[in-house]
Amino acid sequence: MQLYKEQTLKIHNTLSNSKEIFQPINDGHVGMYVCGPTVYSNVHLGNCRTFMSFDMIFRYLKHLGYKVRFVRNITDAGHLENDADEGEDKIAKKARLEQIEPMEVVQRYTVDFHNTLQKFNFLHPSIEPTATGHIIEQIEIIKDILEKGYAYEINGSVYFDVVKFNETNDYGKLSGRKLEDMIANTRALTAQSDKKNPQDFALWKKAEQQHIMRWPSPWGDGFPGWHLECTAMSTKYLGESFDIHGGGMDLKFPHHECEIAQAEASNGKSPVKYWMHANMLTLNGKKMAKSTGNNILPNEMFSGENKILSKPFAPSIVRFFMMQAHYASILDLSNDALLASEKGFHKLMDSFATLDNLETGTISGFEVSEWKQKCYNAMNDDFNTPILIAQLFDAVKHINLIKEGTISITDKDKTQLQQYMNTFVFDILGLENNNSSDADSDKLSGTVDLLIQLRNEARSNKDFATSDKIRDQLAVLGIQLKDGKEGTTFSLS
RNA sequence: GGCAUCGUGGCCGAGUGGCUAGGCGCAGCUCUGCAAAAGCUUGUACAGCGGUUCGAAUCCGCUCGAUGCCUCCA
Repeated sequence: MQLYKEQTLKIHNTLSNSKEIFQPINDGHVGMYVCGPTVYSNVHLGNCRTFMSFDMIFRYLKHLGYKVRFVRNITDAGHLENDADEGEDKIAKKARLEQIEPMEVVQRYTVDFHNTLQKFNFLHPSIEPTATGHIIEQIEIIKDILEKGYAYEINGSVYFDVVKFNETNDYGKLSGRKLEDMIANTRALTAQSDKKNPQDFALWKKAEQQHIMRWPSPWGDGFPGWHLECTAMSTKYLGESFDIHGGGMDLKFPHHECEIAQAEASNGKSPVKYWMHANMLTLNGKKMAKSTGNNILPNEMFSGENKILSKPFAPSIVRFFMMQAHYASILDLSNDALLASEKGFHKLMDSFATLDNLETGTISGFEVSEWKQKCYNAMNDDFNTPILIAQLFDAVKHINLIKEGTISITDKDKTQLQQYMNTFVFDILGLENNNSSDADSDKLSGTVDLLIQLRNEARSNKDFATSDKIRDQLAVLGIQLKDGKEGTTFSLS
């Protein structure tokens, strides 16, 4: 099945700042690299949004029939607190503060990262490489860049010479900046920097005596610069030029700009055909960030243990909430918005059961194949999940109309509708219909079913005092009874 | 200060030079012993001021406001 031959996918390319028809470098194959987390603390919800956007993109590309190699790294070294010379490695700092090995920090938060993504029903990337696992590759690239004259060594560190690079290349083309402007606007002068220019960035940093994370190199013991790992790992697994590079909007400058510079300096080729940037998740209108404390952890949402939201929200609700906004738009998290998404999510999920039980007729009052193409059109237009969801709700409305007998559907159309509802909701959006039925909930539903039976007996005897007592008392306990045509069901609030 | 992005109805959130996405809420109806739940049907909008145009919320300019990046950040 090679759907991509009939569906024309367009992607907004940050490099050209326009939507372009997606044509992979190698027909039928897609290479995609996404900047992963620095594992020095628990992954927060804003991080998750970026990764979720690319999870959805990965899912859709696969659905279209592409053979996708999706690389998402783990940064476990080299990410400095700041760009000053005294900047400390984030992981080393955490290790020092907690008095544990740096690799214990890495292990702890890598596990947290994986657990969280699993709860959100993420697909695994094809390769998940680490920076520390690719020190040799990084050293090789530094040597290469030095040889070509775009870097200089000083006091055991190696810096990328941005000014030199800009003479022959365009530093700033991704983020729309001009080096002259940046130099002119340089604020405080860095006190005693080894750098020739403030815009230069570290490829290799000398490790001070007390620095615990260190590797030998031709320039002495040290550690690699943050920007370098992505160049090393993307080149190794996807080649010197590959199709899609993604990441958060906040990485556009300087991180991605530096990646382009490193790749162009070392092999003379533009590394990426389509740059994609996912936008920020805000909380109270402000960017969610670890450093400012304005953030919420996924587990705090799932458990309800936080001061921001009125109740717990399941991972699928959060995922649905995020999918209701376009990946490139800023999304603001609020209690009201989540409550609205929760109701919408349940409405969507309930329609699956309704659809399965639908009686079929000889004609269809719902153009399923036309609807299906509208869903594809939404996704083809730069992965527009909000439009896709609007189409899904159009289907939900028609499913209900069929149930009511207002319109009918043929057996063939019903089967197709079932197939594509499943495809778009579960395979592409990655949502889950969590009807957990463990032993405890079986006991609960047995108990409530008994009460429902007693209530129905009371109602048929017109003993409404008893029936209302059962209903109201259960409501107090957070169990809501729902009287429908086919009997009474219940839900937990 | 520099460079960007954005400002859509009660809330969230798409989109577009002329044909009112969608979700939640509100309202009406159906169902119900009464409710709730569920379903159906519906209003209310494009920050302000100018300009281009037969026509703009959509293009251009200005003003105001918000956010992001410029230093670590998904």
